[in-house]
This record gives sequence, structure tokens and C-alpha cells, in this order.
Amino acid sequence: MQNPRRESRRDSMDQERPLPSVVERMWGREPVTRRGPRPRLDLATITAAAIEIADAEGLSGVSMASVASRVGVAATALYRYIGSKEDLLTAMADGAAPPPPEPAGMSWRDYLTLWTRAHRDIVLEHAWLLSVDRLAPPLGPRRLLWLDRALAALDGTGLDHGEKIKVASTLTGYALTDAALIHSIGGGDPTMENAAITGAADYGEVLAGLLDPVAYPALSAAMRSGVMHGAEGWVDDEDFVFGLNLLLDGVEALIGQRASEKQRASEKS
Amino acid sequence: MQNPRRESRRDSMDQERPLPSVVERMWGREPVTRRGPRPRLDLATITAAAIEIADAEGLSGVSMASVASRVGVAATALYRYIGSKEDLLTAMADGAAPPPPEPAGMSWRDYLTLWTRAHRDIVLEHAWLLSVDRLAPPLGPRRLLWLDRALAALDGTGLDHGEKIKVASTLTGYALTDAALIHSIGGGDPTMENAAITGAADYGEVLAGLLDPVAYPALSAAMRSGVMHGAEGWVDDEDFVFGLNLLLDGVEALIGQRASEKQRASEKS
DNA sequence: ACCTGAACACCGTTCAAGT
DNA sequence: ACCTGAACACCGTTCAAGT
Repeated sequence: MQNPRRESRRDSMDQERPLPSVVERMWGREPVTRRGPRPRLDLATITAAAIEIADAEGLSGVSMASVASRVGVAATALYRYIGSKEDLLTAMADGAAPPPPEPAGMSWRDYLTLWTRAHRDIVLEHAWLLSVDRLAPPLGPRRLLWLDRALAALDGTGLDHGEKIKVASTLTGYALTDAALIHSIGGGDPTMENAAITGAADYGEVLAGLLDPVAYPALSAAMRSGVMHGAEGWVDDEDFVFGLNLLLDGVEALIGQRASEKQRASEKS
Repeated sequence: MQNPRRESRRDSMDQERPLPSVVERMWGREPVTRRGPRPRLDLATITAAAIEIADAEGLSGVSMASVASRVGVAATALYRYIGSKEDLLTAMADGAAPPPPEPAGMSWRDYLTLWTRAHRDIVLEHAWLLSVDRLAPPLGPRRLLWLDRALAALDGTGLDHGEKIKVASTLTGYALTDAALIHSIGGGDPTMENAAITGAADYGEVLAGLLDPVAYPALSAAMRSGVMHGAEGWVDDEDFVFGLNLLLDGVEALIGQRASEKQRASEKS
């Protein structure tokens, strides 16, 4: 049912580890061109064009044809630079990330709060990331720089490397979750493409009409209480901080635990 | 650039609140048919067929044609039951969820642990949910039943309705994040469709080769320490519990806070 | 070596025509 | 009223041909 097109990776590049060639190109390792006309494009140009289209029209506006025409080339010429549309989406997901915020001597907690919020804001600015982002671990230079800065913020807390990575990836997930929530409620979507609901109040009312209070007792009670009609809208920065602090409180507890373990160990010797 | 097809909702149904008609159908409110031949299908049948295809071949195997042929009908007949493919995906996302686990007298913490793990496992069994799930708040009967049970588990903790909902949605996000992590690392994907990386060890090695230790100091240090080569694989249940406990510790702290507030208030009066 | 244009095998969706 | 079949306007990707 449709011929599988997998395995468009591992072309070119003499190197022991096979690596998707898009990833190579994301790191600036364009193949060394010798003979023939100079290439008119590069991956960064193509990616930037695709991102502009996605920002303006949503992901559905991004086709090989539309990207190609934006950079002034036939659709088929893109395949000189990219193995497939999948590859393009991968490159877009990395390319949409600006440099991470600088630590500037903050506490780990302050920095990670800033970091997570900034991450969330990026996703809101490029809402199409929500449809692209989830499936692969980051391999591009921009995303990995974000990861690096989160790990760096946790230096000196006594957490080991594995714990730091897990904290960072949990925070990444939180940023995505919060962005998805805001987006779906109708927060910051210029094209309104996927907002099934136009406002929080609507959501509550729709639910209230749908629910059988016997089958859905707790949810019905919540809806009847009017949670969805908060003074300044349902999803706001306060909500973001609320959930984030649940997480950071947990991290703080862990750090405290590690610190007291260390102290006990040093007292023993 | 492609004619916009929005606003295929709000057809039929005499009701004050306009509601996507798929949502109506998900709740069993099929339009009352009087004249003409009886319909051969219903939304549940179509949705189940689509889910089976997605489970077997991934989301890319799901086309109007493939779904229609599985239920023995021409592709165009599906439009009697569904407004668009988007609608089908919405119905699939709800239909893939089995009934939530029963509380059975557990503590809120035990139940939410079970709940979140079960949620995560569902996403792993239907990995295509990761590409479908994120954008709209749940409106289907199955998903809302999950939400109801999470809220119910938090009854008696002193949290208000808004707080309970935020806790539940944070846990949902965590389940998705964890599933995405496991999936991308190559965990449980029969079709291996989106696994850019075939194993955790590979990921670490690939990264190690890519990274400039000056530009990515903390991440390089983590990779050099060999975090990615844990004894029983990188992502396991222990990791799931680790991150989840960060969250639940935060929730527990909040519950404690609410409880002491209440006590202080009652002492005053 | 890069880029084009034609071609292929698909898509989702519409609409008039049959029952 | 349901379902079909033809048709439309797209897709992503290939490949031979031009430079």
C-alpha cells in the first residue's frame, strides 16, 4: 500500500558513522563541490524560505513547489540539497530556534524558568512546530545549543549528567505542552488553522453541554464550577508558572537530596 | 496558494452552540435518518478501520482511499460520515483511547502514577498519536473520561478545580513527552518509521562526533561521560518514574500548602 | 554539477448521476 | 438518502535531457 521510501539517508560522506545527510548539512558540512557550475542555493536558504512560508500560511502551505518557487528554482532542483520533504521538516525544526538566552549569572532555577518560557514562546511563534517537533531527538546545532545551556545551568547542583538531561527533556516537554494548550485554546495563531475552539469560555460551555454528570462526575463538577471563566482568560502566564513550579520544586527537592547524600558521605570518611 | 477549506464544521444539527459535526458523531449523536436506504457505515466503524491501518502502516498509510477500501466502500462515500480527513484524525485520536484505569481505592499519587503510565503506553502502542495529538483540547468521550478520572483522583486533596485540571494536563504532557522520547530512541516502533536514531548508544556517539566542545561545553561533557550507555538501555521505566516524581513531588508540596492554609483559616475562626 | 520539464503514482475533495 | 465514478487541482519524487 504505497511503496516505502525509507532509507534515503546514508548517501555520500566518507565517515564511519552513517548520518542522515541533512544532519551533515545542518552542521554546515556541505559536500565539497569541484566540477560543474556553482550551486545557487544552500540548505540554510531553503530552510529559511520554508520557515517563512510555514509562519505565514501554516505547514500546509509548505510544499516542494512553494518552497522552490520562493527561492526561484524548479521544485525538482531542491533534491540536490535535500533527500526528501521529511528532511526539510527536520531542518526547519532546528532552523526555527534562535540562540538560547544567556545565563548571565542567574540561579539554575531562574535560568531554567527563563529558558522554558523562551522555548514555549518560540513554539507559539512557529505553531507549526507542534506538528513537526515530537518524533526525533534533536540533532541540529540550534536545538543542541539550547540543550547545552540547560545542562550548563545545572552545573554545580550535584546532579549527574543523566539527571540533568532528564530534567532538560522534561522541561522541553513542558514547554511544548504549554504551547499546545495556549495554541489550541486560540492563543496566538494568526491563521487560526487548528483552533477547534475559539475561546476558553466556549470550551467550557461545549463540554458542559456534552457531559453526562453520572459518567463524568468530576469533570462535570469542574465545568459547573466555572473554572473556564477566569478573570483574565483561561491560559495565562500564571498558569505557565504554576505547572513549571511543580516541576522545579521537584528538581529542587532532588538537588537537596543529592546534597545531603554528599554531605553524609563526606562525614563518614 | 491552495484554496482554503476551513469552516467545514457547523453543518446540520439544530442546536444553539455550533459544534464540529464530527464531535457530535463521536458522542453518538448520528443524524436521525428517515428516508432513503439505511447507511452502511457509521463513524465508529470508519474510525476503527483507520486506526488499524495507522497501527500497521503508520499515519502515512491512512488515506481516504485506503480507509474506504478497508470498510468496503468507495473513497468518496466517506464524506457522508466525515467532513474531512482532519475530522477523521480527530476521531482517531479519541477512538484510540481505551477506558482509563479504575481507581480502586488508591491514593491520588498511586493512581496518577498508574494513570500517566497507562497513558504513555497507549501512545507507544499507537505511535501515530504523536503526530496527531497535540493541537486541540480533547472533546471526545474517551479522552474526557480519562480527564474525569484524573480529576476524581484529586478529590479531597484541597486543590481547586482549576488546579486539578492543570495538574492533569501537565501529566498528559509528561506522558506524551516520555512516549516521544522512547519512540524516537527506537523503543517500540514496529514500522520504525520515524526513528532517526537506531539506539541510544548511537545517539551519544553521533553527538560526540558532531559537537565542538568549546561551543557546547556542558553537552560535550555529558556525552564524554557516557550517559548514553546505561546498563539496561537508556530510556527505561526508572527514567519515567524519575521525571514523573519530579512532578508529583511538586503536586504533593502544593497539596500540603493548601492543607496548611485551610488549617490556619479554621484556627482563626 | 546543477537545473529543468515531463512524467508517474499518488493525494483530498467536488459533483453529477445512479439507486 | 446513500453510494459511485469521473473529474479537478493538487501532491512528492524519478529521470532523461540540457548546460
